[in-house]
Parts: sequence; C-alpha cells; structure tokens
Amino acid sequence: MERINIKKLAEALNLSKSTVSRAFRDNSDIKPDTKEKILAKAKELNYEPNHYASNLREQKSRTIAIIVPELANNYFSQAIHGIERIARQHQYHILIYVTDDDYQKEVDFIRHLHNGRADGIIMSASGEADDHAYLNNLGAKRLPLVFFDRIYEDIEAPRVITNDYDSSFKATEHLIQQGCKRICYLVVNKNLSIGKTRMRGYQDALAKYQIPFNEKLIVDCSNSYEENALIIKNALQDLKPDGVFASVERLAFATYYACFDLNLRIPDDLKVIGFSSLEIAPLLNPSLTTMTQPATEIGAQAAQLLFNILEGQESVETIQEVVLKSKLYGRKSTAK
Amino acid sequence: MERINIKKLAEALNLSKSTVSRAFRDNSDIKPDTKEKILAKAKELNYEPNHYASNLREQKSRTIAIIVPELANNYFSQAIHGIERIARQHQYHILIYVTDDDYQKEVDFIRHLHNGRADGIIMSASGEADDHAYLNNLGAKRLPLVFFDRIYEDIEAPRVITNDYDSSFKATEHLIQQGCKRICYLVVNKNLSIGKTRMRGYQDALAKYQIPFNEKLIVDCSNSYEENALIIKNALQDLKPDGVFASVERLAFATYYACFDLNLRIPDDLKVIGFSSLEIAPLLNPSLTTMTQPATEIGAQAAQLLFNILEGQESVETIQEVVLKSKLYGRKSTAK
DNA sequence: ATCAATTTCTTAACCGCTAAATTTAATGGA
DNA sequence: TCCATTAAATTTAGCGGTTAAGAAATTGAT
Repeated sequence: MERINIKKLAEALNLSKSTVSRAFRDNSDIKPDTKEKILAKAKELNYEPNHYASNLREQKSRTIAIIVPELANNYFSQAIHGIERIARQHQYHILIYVTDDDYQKEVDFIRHLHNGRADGIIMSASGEADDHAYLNNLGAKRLPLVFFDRIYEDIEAPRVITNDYDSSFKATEHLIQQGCKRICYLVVNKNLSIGKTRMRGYQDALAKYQIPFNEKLIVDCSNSYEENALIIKNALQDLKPDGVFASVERLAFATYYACFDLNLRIPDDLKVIGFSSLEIAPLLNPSLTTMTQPATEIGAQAAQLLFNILEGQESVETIQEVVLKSKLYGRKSTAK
Repeated sequence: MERINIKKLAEALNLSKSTVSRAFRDNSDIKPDTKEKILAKAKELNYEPNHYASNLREQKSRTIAIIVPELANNYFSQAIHGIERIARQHQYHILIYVTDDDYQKEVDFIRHLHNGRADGIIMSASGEADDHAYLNNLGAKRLPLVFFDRIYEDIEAPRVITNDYDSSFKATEHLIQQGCKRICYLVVNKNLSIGKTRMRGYQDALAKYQIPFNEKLIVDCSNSYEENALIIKNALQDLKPDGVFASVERLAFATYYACFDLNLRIPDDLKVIGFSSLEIAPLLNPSLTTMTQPATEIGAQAAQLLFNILEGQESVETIQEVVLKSKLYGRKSTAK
C-alpha cells in the first residue's frame, strides 16, 4: 500500500492540495462543508499531515529537547515527567538526550540540535562551572534554552533551581542541632556550580556554630557505584565523622551501604541527611532524613519558562530565575 | 544574523548545492579536497544540514518513539536508559510519550506518529489484553513496533519480556517455603496480559503445594497512591494474610506503608516479595525480597530488535520473542 | 595532439506541505 | 439583469535538502 499524502487525498476528493491543507488548519478561506468532507475522508484513508514537510515549511518543529546527565535517576525522571506534562498541554513533543555526565556529548547534542530538530532546549548541565563559549558562539542562532538544577552561571538563560544555599545551610544546621560535630560533605563534582553553592551553605552553617571548617571532610566522589562505595568507606574509617551530608541522593545510599559494611549504626554512630526526591525515604532502614527537592515541579516550571519564550509571551531578554524551595523532612537517620 | 543553509554555504564556496550536499554524505562523486574545504567552511559558519529537509527528502527520520505508561518509575526509566544507549549507538534520536495508563492517549500517540515523525516505536502497552484493532487497521503502513514488558497478545510484533510465569511461580513458591499459607496477590490491573500471566504463576505454585486458591486474596489495586494505601490496609485487616506477593514494585512499597500504619511486623507477621528493579531494595526496612527484572537490559534488547528491522537485517515477518530472566533476591522481608 | 574513460561538478526535479497571489463561484443590492 | 462584494477554490512558488541525469574537467593511453 502506498503512503497517503496530501496530493492523493486531494485527488480522491477532487480538490486542490491547498484546500485540503486548509482543512487541517485554522483558516477561514474554506467552506465548513468542504472542511468536514475533507476531514472525514482523511480519517477514512488514515491521513495525517506529514510533520517533516509542514515543519520544514513553517520553520518550527513543535518539539523540545531535554538534555540530562543521567536518566535512571529519581530526580531526573521526575523532572522529565514534569516537563512532559506541560509539553503535552502545549502539544509539543519531547526528545531526550542523556550525556552520562560527559560534557563533550552535551556540546555535540546542542550543536546538533541547532539544525531544526527542536525549537527549544531544557537542560541540566553536565559541564563544569566556568567556560561555555560554545553556547554563546551560536550567537543569534541559539535556540531558546532553559536550565534546571545544574546551571551555567556564565550563560544568560532562564533557570529553575532550588534554594540550594539555604537548603544546604539548613541541612547542615539540622545535623549540628542533632549533635553532630564532624560533618562530612559528600559531593560528586566540586566544580559543578550546584556542588559549589551547596558547599557554601554547608560551610556557612558550620561557621555559624563555630565549627572549624576542615577541608578533609569534603569528600569528592565519582559517578561509579563501585568507586563511591570505596571512597565513602575509606572516608568513614579515616575521618570518623559523626554526620554525613550527601549533596545528591545516590551518595546517601552509598553511605548506607558503607555503614552496613563497616557495622556503623545510623543514627547512633553516624547521622545522615541527603538531598533527594525519593518517595520511599520513609521506608529505608533507618528512614532517611531528606532535603526534598520538588523535582516534578522544577521540570514543569522549566517547561513553562520555555513556552513563555516559544510562544512569545516573554521577551527573550528577560532572564528569569525561578527558585523552588526544597523542604527538610526529619527522619530517623538524624535522630538524636 | 540570518540562518545559514546549504545554498548560502554553497555560494560562500562558489560551489553548487549538490556538491555541498555530497560533502555531508558518503558519496564518491566528490574530490576529497573539496570535501575538506566544504566541511571546514561549514564548521566555521556553524552549518548543519537541516534534518527536516533531509528527512523529508529521504523519507526517514532517524528517530524512534518510546511510549510508556509512566515515567517517574524505576522500571521504565531504567528501560528507557537501555533504549537510549542503543539508539545513540545507531545515531538515532528518541521521542518520549507518556500515557499515564490511559489507553486512548496511546491510540492517539500511535496514530499521530504515523506521519513521518518516527521510523519505529518501542512501547510498553497501556491498554488491556484484548482488542487492538486500531493497530492492525494501520495496515501495511504500520510503523515497525516492538513491545517490552506489557504486550498485546493479539498484535504481531517482536517483544521483549521477562519470564513472568516462572518468576511468579518461584516468587510464590519462595513465600510458601518461608512458611506462608495465606498469600495475597496484589495486582494493578487484572486484565493486563502481564497481570494475568503473573497470576497464573501464583495460582500454579499454590496448587503445587496443595494450597487452595482463594479468589478473595487477589487484590486489585489502582494507580493512585492514596487509593492503594486504603485498599491494601483493608486487605491486610480483612484477609489477614501471612504473605504478600506484589506484582509491581509500587504495591510492595504500599504494603510497607500499610504495615507501618497497622503495626504489622515484616517478616514476622507478614512476609513480602515484589517484582522490582529497585537498586536500593537492600536498604529498606526490612530489606525487600525482590524478583528483580533486568530493566535496562530489557530496554536495550527491545531497541536492538527494532534496529534489526529498521536496518533491514531482519525480515519484518519474523516475530521474535526475547525472554530475559528475572532473578530472585531473598532478603529479610521474607525471612523465617 | 587526440579521444575515450573517468572523475568531479552542476542542473533540475522532487520530497509533502503551506500561503500569498490569483482565479472562479456565489451573493445581494439597485 | 448587471455589477460590485465577498466567499471559496486553485495556481504557484517556495521551505532546505538529495539525487538522477547530464555537462565540464581531468586523466592517460596511443
């Protein structure tokens, strides 16, 4: 069976292509009568306008791209879920790109996306905090871009983040109030802006309570499960902390595993708090105290900002920053 | 700044469009010398061939669509991760569609996708087990489709599943061997093929141990957290089971919550096992015995099957069924 | 130097759809 | 009935690429 297209449909109806085209769009130059006939016949023949053809013609794709460092991850899958919801409302499609925390992949993806495939990009960055000339080099051609969670400070683009500084401050303060004096800060990459911001919160909270800052207690982890297990085990043994603040969810899990191995009791020997958006934190052993990020909402907001630009309600010049608050849920892992 | 296109690039180089086009494809009709010059200039001017134009011309999109019932879910995000890995190797892009378990949305998505936007579909079905004429109605035009996890028996398409029957049988047997006599089977939708298959395994295992099957112990749950909490609490109180077999991950979590509320001790008062792909099952309180599905691998395999078709290595006629085994991990939630 | 063979490039048609410009048909007032 | 208006349809020219067919340039054997 041959593929149906507008020409064939037009012939079947004894009409011209453009009349048929009008039936599928909000165009007044068509008799309601004929419009109905066309739509009926289209359904019968299973016709749908070819998106590539019309997008080529209209110069837009009704598609947004999402770039994330990883996918099999609570936070990002919830955020994507939020984006998806909003995109669906606007009848947009979403493309997913995963960088595996590889900056070069991110650069390639973005470069590639500037070929018409997408109208805009929502991204949580993979690169480190400094020089991202590649983005600005795209100049006026640059697609509308919205950051969420992991941002580049040097790029002018709307962004949706959590109150990372305050949250870290409070998380650290919480550990202190629960009696901790030697608090490890676990971070995946010290140079990511988000790691930096969160670390400042940690440091300032220590300062407030006159706890001297100890560089050694900053533990730089990796992206590999196995490596992290080792790194954290070593840290717990060598540094003998009485509290751990995990700047990302999976480092909290790794800490739990390490404690099992080392026979450390949480919260008696070690108290643990972590940024997280895990819904089953209360089910952990012991239940995990979390600084919970509104992941779905963050995604939804990011999408909203992008659509504000795409649908022209917002000047691209206005760089918005939306801050959604994380919330502390005290549970057993930090009990006194 | 104007958008660059092939024509402008050609003019800048004093060449024709077609020569420039050749530089970007594996075409011998071009002098290596000129090809280099063209690519250099292209990089300088930030030119990339417009995908919509070339896809329109070539009648393929190098894009696959993934349709899943939900996104913020361990299993599906891992599966998508697996698909993404393979798709990237083949230089394909992926579109994501979420049905929220709404069959009508699935129908709409699939219908819409038959307009050139995607070359193939990987889907975990949202509909129930019987009549899916809509798919066959697309006739020869139907895009290559591969199912994973939740399939439609009546649709001829390659599929990647786990050994659901055996796994359920073994999971149930495990509970029996650990001393359970009244085992609840929790299912989200009795009519989904996957729910049915898993239930047969449950029933047959009971039969093997001469435990009479009791219809009441089949507890049909919903998709809402709140409703499930209630349904399961009621079931635990009314039916007084000594074991629970959750056919999907989140029902195991719901059971944990219900037990907290009812002050039931796992595993002493109630043993729990669940299908799951949760990596932190050992961290739960108590650690959860799981029938673990190789979610990432399932996704990767599904993608592989699709590419076999798309890249013509496989006759579309050969309907393959790939079965990847789930594995039982005994943990404290089913300890004697 | 000549000409056939080969290499390299250009011309032109087309992919399927949209919209401006234009033609044809319908409507209504004098 | 005639003509000006308005409504509804068609013609045509792209959108930005690809490629078959043909033209021009290069190569090499005699």
